[in-house]
Amino acid sequence: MQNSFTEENYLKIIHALSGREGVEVSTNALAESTSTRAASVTDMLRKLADKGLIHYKKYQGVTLTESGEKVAIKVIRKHRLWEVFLVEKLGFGWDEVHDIAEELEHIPSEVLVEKLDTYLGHPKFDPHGDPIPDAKGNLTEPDYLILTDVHVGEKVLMMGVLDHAPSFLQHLDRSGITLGAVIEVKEINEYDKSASVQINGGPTLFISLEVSKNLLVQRR
Amino acid sequence: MQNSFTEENYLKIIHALSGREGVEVSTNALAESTSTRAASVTDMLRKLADKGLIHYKKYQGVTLTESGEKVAIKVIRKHRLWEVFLVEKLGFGWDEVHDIAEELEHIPSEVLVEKLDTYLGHPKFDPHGDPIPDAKGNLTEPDYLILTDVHVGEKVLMMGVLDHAPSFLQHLDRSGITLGAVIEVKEINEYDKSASVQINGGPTLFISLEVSKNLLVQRR
DNA sequence: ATATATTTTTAGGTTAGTCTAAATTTTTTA
DNA sequence: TAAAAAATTTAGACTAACCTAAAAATATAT
Ligand SMILES: [Mn+2]
Ligand SMILES: [Mn+2]
Ligand SMILES: [Mn+2]
Ligand SMILES: [Mn+2]
Repeated sequence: MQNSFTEENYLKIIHALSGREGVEVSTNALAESTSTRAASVTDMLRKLADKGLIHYKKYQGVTLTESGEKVAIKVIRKHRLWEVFLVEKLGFGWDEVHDIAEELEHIPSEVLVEKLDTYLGHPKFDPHGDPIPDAKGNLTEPDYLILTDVHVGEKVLMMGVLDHAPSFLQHLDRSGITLGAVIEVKEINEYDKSASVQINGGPTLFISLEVSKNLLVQRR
Repeated sequence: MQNSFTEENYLKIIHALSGREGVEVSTNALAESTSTRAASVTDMLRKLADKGLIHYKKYQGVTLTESGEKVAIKVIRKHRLWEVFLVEKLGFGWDEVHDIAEELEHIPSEVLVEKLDTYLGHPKFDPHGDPIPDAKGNLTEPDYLILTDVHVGEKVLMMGVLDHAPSFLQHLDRSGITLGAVIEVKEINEYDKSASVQINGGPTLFISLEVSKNLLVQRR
């Protein structure tokens, strides 16, 4: 039996909220993320449990089964590959592709995904720095730092974002903070944790804690 | 209000069955094409009529309104552009792309379609020789001949197919009959209208009336 | 011009996914 | 540890898109 568009979205969201440790996800958290009501979530959870895609005990929250995890990762693979296509081939900005990929990720053909992957040169990361699962379903989250964990004087590489909102990505564009940029932390203000950073050895700019909290970086 | 996946399919099918002259399409014909029952079609027709997308008088068949026509042509544009993408960029065969395009044609973003079109170099025809509507919604069906209308001794260019079934397209592949091939009619058998044709000045082969009826060609 | 056959519509129901309101369970607080 | 608050589930209902069976309209044949 094929999974519906809606079921795939639930699985993907459970995967995201469950995190690497596979913690239980609450009904309310799912209602929030799916923009539905808790009662609707409960209905869907019963269905996903019946299909063997989630572990569900009433009032106890849910986690993905192995089979649910597999489906979720396939959807994530498609989402991220399509985002690469949209940016690399069609020339979209990284702030424009999420909603379109949200639709494309549900196109069912396996062979399509594999041909797309080949066409794109088997990319390992999407335009936001998120890792792309391989064809076998292996997804390894690199362990990046958040910029707030970086000390004054350190130079790090910009590797990804936590917030994917267009407004945030556009803000980064205007600041010249792109994937791969070298960020040197020049100063951190004790008062509000805002920071002064130098980008690619060029201009120095101030960024708020809000921005720092959403930047994934790596020591070199 | 956005049109649903299902509504778009109805409009596209009404467009196809209605033809260039815009003849009325019957409930049964739509039931056949949509693989649903006549009663379901009636339900949908009432809905499409309420939305102003079709002209509908009970028992009298339907035609598209201008606004319905516009929607149908947009869907056709997307379908055919995606087919070009799948064949030209991803390396699918022309016999493999229809079902995938059937899904991709419902992805909503306007800007996506236009960027895709640009990326593909504004193609005028899809892999089956069908014309691609332009961004303004102009769709001009070239008036090709059917191979059955070609006389012995004439040389014509293969321009398209009427049957889009994978089995038919694969049969053409095996026969070396591709878009743009030169077909010279060497002989027509009176008994069953099967024909002997020469492809690109090379091999001569026999084709049945069934095949001839589905080949669109052009005099040079 | 009837009678018969065909087509189409209506009537009444189903399923997926959603909702609000009420009941129940779990968690937190006093 | 009992009361209050919060989270979750249940009950009952809605819409979109489908279905079968029956009724009504149109087309065809005698
Ligand atoms: Mn995304
Ligand atoms: Mn992404
Ligand atoms: Mn097609
Ligand atoms: Mn085509």
